[in-house]
Amino acid sequence: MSCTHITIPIPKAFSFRAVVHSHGWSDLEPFAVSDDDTELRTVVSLSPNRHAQVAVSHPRGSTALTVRCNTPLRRNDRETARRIVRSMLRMDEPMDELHALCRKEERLQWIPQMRAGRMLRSATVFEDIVKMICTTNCSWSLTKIIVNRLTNTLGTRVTDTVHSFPSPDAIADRTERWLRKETSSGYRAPYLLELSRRIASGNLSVEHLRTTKMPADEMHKFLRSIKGIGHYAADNLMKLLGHYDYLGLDSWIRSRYAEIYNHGRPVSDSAIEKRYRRYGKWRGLVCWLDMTSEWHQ
DNA sequence: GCGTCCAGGTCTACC
DNA sequence: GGTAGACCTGGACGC
Repeated sequence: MSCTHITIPIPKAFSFRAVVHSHGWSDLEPFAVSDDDTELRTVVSLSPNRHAQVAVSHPRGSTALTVRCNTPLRRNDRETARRIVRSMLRMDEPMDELHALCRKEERLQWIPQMRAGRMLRSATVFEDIVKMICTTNCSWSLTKIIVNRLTNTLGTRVTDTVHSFPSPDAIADRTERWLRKETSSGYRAPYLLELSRRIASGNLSVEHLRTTKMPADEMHKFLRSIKGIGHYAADNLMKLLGHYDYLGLDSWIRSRYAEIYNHGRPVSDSAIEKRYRRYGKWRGLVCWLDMTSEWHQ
């Protein structure tokens, strides 16, 4: 099959592997990681009806990422694919300030050493919001089931085995009953439906959130106004939008924190917040990295 | 194989 | 502003 190769120069303090394993997103379709852990695959939308599978890797010793597309791309398409990959891998976000902060503490020194801090996000804000709703109040295995069923039943077929993430229109066209039955999304189905229908009808816009200058508290309030997005989901979506001053505590973080800092005994949210307050606007990201340090080392 | 219980975050109603 | 109860599913467990 003919395909297109694109290269993207990597910024300083960037680790491809650290972004891919920054959180669970690479485990949710259409994301996939190759068996040898060197390639991240997903599907990007070049225009409303045209999709391409991209496979991103960082060849050893190279100063650029390689992006392999499963289809020949025109010049404009190559630029679109490059822009989306840069955005997903957070390649335009400087980490200097965070890394300087972390160098001051022995426990956090691995962060600049591993060039960690960038959190993988989906090709679109819509995809991130849907996936975040699918992480609420359920096990990770159920999250995977819901997202994978949404993708494989409502996404566009890109290869024999790969589908794009569904568009808002594709979800909006279904009924709540269908979503409950076919995706196991349960009571989350009306939330997914309302979000998709509002976007499909033009009554709600979310894609601008990655580039807007909207103040963080206003953006958080905006996210909270979406049905199905509570404190946990809004806090964590903020991280994917480049704002790190919200902790996004969930049962896993509370338990992990208790394990690391309190011999497994429960700790109040306010005590967790107090510990990370000193990291200012980076506190949410420092908290997440501190809790997941074992994933990287 | 079947029934029961549990974990998980958000919404709504109520105080 | 805080709290209780309902929502729904997969998985663990006991029988």
